[in-house]
Amino acid sequence: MSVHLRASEALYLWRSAMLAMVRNDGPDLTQRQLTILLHVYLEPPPHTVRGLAALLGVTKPVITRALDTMGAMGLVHRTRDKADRRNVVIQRTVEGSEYLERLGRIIVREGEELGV
Amino acid sequence: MSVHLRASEALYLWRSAMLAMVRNDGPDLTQRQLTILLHVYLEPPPHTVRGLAALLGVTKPVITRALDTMGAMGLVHRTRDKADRRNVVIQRTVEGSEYLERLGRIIVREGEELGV
DNA sequence: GGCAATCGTTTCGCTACCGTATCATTTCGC
DNA sequence: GCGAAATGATACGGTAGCGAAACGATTGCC
Repeated sequence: MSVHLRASEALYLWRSAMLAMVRNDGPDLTQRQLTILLHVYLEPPPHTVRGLAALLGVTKPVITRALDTMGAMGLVHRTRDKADRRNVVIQRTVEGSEYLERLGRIIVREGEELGV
Repeated sequence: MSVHLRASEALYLWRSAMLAMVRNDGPDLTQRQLTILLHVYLEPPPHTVRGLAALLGVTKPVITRALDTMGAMGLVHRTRDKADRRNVVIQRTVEGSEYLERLGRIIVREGEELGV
């Protein structure tokens, strides 16, 4: 991957991709929710509530609420850790994968249209 | 600018930049607000409420509210159009420019750290 | 076995967003 | 001039987000 991404170009790419996301009719995630989703799918498990809270620099209820919302959307799945039943393990779903694949394609497409 | 951005790489870049934005203490804009801000600063004026509403595919109150919020943050400024006093023209501010410059630097930096 | 620590959730009061419907102001058509 | 159209703002009821605090459930420590 060879990218010489300058700030102005980065902003154009960002705007185009965000505009495509906003115009899209899919789920309307907050920035925090999307960040959590991306992290869960891109980084190897296990993912816990406290880990995500520390990573994002937010309180635990923020993560719980985000998982509630995204769980209802089918984008993530929660399970109790069998080894330590205090923990909750966040797991991926097929729908979540599809959502992020769509997002990836949007970014790539908008990048190409910018001649990026 | 030479970028061969593949979907997985795009998602990694997106996650890193969004994580940096979430962890940052600055203003916490919604996706729609950020899209509006980027558009106003990247595209030549004039920008109107109805134009932005049509662009984003949302209703006018959404734009009005977003401008209320971002106006209070000092990121944009509203003025009545002297030619047609029904229109409101959205204008840039120094603070808005600085905010987006910071965002651009974040994206570039995270891109570089990914070897992009 | 019993108490403190850990983990995720829930509750509380609050703020901000949403779409629909409506409003005041201004301009246009005739 | 005067009614219709256009523009942005506001009101309304509802939903969902926030941080702080408190809460059950579970585990670790001695």
